[in-house]
Amino acid sequence: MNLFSHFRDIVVAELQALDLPAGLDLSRVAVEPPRDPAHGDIATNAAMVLAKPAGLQPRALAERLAERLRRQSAVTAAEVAGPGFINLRLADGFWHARLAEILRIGPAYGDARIGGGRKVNVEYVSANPTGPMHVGHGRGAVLGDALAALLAKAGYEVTREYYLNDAGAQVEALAWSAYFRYLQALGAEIDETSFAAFQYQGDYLVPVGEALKATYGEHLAERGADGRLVGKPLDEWLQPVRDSTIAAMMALIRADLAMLGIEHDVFASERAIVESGAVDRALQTLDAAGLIYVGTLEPPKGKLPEDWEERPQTLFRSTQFGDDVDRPLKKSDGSWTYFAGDIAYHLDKYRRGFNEMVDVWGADHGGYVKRMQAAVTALTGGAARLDVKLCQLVSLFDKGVPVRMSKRAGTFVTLREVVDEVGKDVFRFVMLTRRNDQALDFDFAKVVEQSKDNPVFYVQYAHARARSVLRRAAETRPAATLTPESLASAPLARLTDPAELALIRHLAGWPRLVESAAEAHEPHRIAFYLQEVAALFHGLWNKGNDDASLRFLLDNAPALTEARLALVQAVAVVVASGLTVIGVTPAEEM
RNA sequence: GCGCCCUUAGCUCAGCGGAUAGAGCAGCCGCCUUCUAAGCGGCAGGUCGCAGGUUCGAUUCCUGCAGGGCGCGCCA
Repeated sequence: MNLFSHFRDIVVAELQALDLPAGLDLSRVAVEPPRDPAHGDIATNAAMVLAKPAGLQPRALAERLAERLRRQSAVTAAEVAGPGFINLRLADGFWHARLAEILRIGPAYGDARIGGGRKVNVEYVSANPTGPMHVGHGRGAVLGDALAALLAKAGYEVTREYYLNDAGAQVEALAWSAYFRYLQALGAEIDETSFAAFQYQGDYLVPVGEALKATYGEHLAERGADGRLVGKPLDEWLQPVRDSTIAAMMALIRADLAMLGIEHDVFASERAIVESGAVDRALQTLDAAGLIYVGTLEPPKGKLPEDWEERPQTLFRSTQFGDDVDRPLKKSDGSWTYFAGDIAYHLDKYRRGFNEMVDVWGADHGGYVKRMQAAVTALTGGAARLDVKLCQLVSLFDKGVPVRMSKRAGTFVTLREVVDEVGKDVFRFVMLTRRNDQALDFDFAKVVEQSKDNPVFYVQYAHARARSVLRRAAETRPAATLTPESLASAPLARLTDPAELALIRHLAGWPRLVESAAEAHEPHRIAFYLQEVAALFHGLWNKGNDDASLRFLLDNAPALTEARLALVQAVAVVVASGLTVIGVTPAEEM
């Protein structure tokens, strides 16, 4: 249970019993942990928020409410403080009951219902299928995947989706590059400088060329009058080359994602959407609403593009929905812009039942957010909401020295190389040690360091230590006494040390953390929370070094030991639960 | 020129409209015959970029300004 919403219900009920003026807005009544733990276990601002509309003095109202709250059995003290806060202290027994709850519920502890089973679509990665993924893609992949798991834990029905950009000029350029590799594989005398369309020069297309040769032999090429192999006209090879190249690239990308433990439910094809006529239909909807017109845009002020010329374009009135300028839907050759396809795609998501959508993009797409949100609002009449999470840049370092990234110089660092080097767990955790909209420095040397400087190892170590105690306990006691059910009925009232109770309080905050992180779409909060839990646990552990009576395993005190094992087990449960949400494997030993 | 993001301790960063703003690192002082010292305790360190506004209350919301990053009509 989220104990804060539990007590909020109690506070609201007591307020209603106070015969205050009718029609008071209670929505701003908050029940939260006090910022300073010395103030108590739970604080509410109810009196301060309601005093004015109720025509009362905040502290007077607080006293009346506090008087009623003191009668709650779990409440040992209700003090009015500062401008009108009410600070509640809860009985140790209440916390012991939370501990038992954690053990009974196990890994599902923290599961919330705020999602109410509503469908939410999280679209992430969506990297162009033109080559291996880089580190920036990896950040978005981890964020999206962790957010999806978090929303699922919070009670949403989550679909993890990848928008496959398999239409447009880039994949055609990709096909040309693959075709070049194909001709090379056939032994054609052809060099890169004479092949202007050879844009994607990475080695990863060499096997694609080989595969095309194996499948098609020389059928996609022809021999000139002199018997030498040359290319055929575009329309005689484009489709098969493009399709098999995209398939090969997606296999590559999916393999990279699999390394990170990421698997999408749906791969939506841009080409399929365009070819199905969905774009025309979506734009007809907008047109019917008078949101499409042909007009001319002002040139950007300040820095005028070299080849600027005024020309009329088909535009979407995104300015009616908060965008800065109206946005083009058609290219000059009459084909749709990427934006037009994306409009149809988001309408498609809405039609599939998603009123809540999250897109995870790189920061370089920041200028695209307003128009996409404008389109979603326009298409759905405001029924659907699109949240866009922008991931700022990841900069690679090694021992503090920047790792230069240059495709041309061949020092392009792929996601695969990084994950091979540091491992899935380290990569995923580190990607969540910053808010998504904060730039992130990733230092190879630092993230594999095994010290408290490295939050991944710090948290893993806490879990491993907890498991180690439980293993040790299993050597001397019957297995039946160590099951979660058995530990839940241990004499938990024996846990009275302030450090033990502080740890239980923090563990009991997990359900609230899940809810607030899910509401804010901020999975990084889990990584920070786990560090706090780990710190409290390591601290408690070391108190046992200073004072042997505080150790978890005591030869002469079986009842107390049992209670402490329950606490250790709860730490393992919550840490494992949190790590699982962010996709990091809890370590059994280190 | 315009838009978006960022600005919190020497450094790297958390911080949900709430009270005396928190971690880690670096610095200083301590803790290992015994559950993992890959750890822990303590000390010191702040005009929350600047200026206004809203509010009982602003690091948090709004406006303006400054500095940094990203982007800016037929690329995706």
